[in-house]
Amino acid sequence: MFRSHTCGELRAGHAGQEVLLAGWVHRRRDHGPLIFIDLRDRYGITQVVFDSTAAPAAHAVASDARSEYVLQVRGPVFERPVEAYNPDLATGTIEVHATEATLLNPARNTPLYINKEGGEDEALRLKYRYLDLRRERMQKNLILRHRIVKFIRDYLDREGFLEIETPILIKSTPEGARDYLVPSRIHPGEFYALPQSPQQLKQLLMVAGFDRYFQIARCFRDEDQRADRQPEFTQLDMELSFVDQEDVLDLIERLFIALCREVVPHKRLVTPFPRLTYAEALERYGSDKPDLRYGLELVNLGPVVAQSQSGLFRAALDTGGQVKGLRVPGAGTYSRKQLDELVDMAKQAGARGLLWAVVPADGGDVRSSFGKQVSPEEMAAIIRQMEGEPGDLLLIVADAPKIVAQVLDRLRRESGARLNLADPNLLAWGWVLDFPLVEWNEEEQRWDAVHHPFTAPRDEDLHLMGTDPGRVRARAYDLVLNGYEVGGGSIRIHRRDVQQQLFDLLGIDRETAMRQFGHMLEAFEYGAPPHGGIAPGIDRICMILADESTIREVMAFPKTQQAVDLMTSAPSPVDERQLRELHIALRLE
RNA sequence: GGGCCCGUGGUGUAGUGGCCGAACAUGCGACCCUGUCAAGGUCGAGAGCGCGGGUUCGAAUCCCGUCGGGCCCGCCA
Repeated sequence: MFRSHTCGELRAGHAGQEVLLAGWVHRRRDHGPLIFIDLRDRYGITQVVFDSTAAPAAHAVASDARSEYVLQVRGPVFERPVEAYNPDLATGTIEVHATEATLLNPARNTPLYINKEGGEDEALRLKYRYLDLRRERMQKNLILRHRIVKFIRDYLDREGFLEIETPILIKSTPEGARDYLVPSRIHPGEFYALPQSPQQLKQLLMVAGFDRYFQIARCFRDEDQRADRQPEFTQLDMELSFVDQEDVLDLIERLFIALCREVVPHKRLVTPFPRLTYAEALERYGSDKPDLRYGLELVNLGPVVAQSQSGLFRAALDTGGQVKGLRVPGAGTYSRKQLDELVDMAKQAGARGLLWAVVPADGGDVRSSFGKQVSPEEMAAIIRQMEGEPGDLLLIVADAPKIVAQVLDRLRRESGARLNLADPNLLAWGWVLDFPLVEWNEEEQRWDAVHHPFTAPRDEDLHLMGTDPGRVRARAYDLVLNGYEVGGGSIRIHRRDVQQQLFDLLGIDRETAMRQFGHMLEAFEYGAPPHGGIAPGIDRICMILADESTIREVMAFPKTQQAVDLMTSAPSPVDERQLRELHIALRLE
């Protein structure tokens, strides 16, 4: 037996028992003849006392011990005198008086402090990830992640779902993100792809009759990284048969409400989850993943400036553009520099310019960037429309709708951050519904699927497929949380004729469709049930629940922005022999 | 592909043209110390400033290039 207890479980009630502990030296306080060692494992920390008179051999081991040495200690548990309680430790009312101590393994000086949250270069943390993972922050995050996944598994099991694994080596499809490819040794010149998601496979499971499926599924996308994007990530992949959109939304909402109440009871939830249409989300927030923790809604100034002669607005209005504004309460005190930052930000987001005005106290002059270019009546009307209060900063953008949304979304998030409006203990889940089915791709001069080519259009919009495809709404839905997209899904097409209509629209000819999706199309001819699903992103949800700002903090071994594993140095060159077996010749430019 | 930020003993920082063959804290080594919990005290070792070039009488500091890390745009059906 290596240990009788963990370092986190001893309490005053254990006093008098002899225990055997094993763990890492978290901290050592050496008083000469008396040494205290905080022994740590993932369950907690226990203070062990080494007395040179009472147990000279054990004391000698403690004397030589250093941070992160691995020790085994035997001795009786003593309740501490009340004045020596340590309220910061769960085990703070007791200590173990070592009678024997064994050095299980020494440790070199660690390049990271385990007992201190470091501000060190993240590259160092990633290179020595196994040390970084010893720290409290990462232990907490990975334990939280375990609890989240465990809760989901248990919940869905109770709801009658089956967890079914799907292959990692699958067929490449050129649609969507860039695939990670795996060369075939047995089939020279041919490749598998790693799944971007198990989309097609889960739909085929529906055809197979597994009407409630889920999987904690690893997904791979060879695209550039972000704080919330890694080359491999985990989705809660789900699919259900004989359901409509409402069934999926209801299930997910119940699941995540129950999950949050269980694993992050200190956080508040808004229930039921607010629902926005895609059009409404863009209208009110300029984003299809708005942070719903605060208001700061965009105001349409179209009606107010419709008749304006000012060139500021005319150029946009006469070319189908919009004029919209954002009221930032109390930001009228911003310095010139702070305003310039906002203007720069707007330009970065694609705006030609940003108009701003400060609402004056009654009777005062309006301080603004465009006062000379509009009449006093127009300025007053704008302030009225935006419900500006004295001291507010009004930000206005006149441009194409897409630019207006993009810019004001950026400014809204920046303002929300500056004004500290986003309560970190509020979980603002929400649904964004009725996405367009397809989107015009200007470069390629064709219609692209917004979600994916198996997403069902809304029945009442079917008649527009031939005439005005851009207005066809999809039976698709996104789950958002605190400004992040944390899941997306749809009701799928299960009718062959509708599928064909969509392929025609997307410009996928029959031969191409058969080559790429033949297995799907054929499967749909053998009695495919109506079905739909969703795929919440586990990493992002864990990140938000753990109060982290990158998903790397909730992954054990993440990669850098360049998709490199700094610990193992992957990717790396391989032997010529391996390449030959795979029939691969390198062509390095 | 592009924009912005960062890179100084093991670790975190200071130093932004000569005061620097580099300072502070922590960690490390030695010694002292029987109630600490970021223990305390004394002494000591440890970097030539990511790398390469250039400007200058003189470069950690300025310039160019390059490598690594981060944030963002593009990309992510």
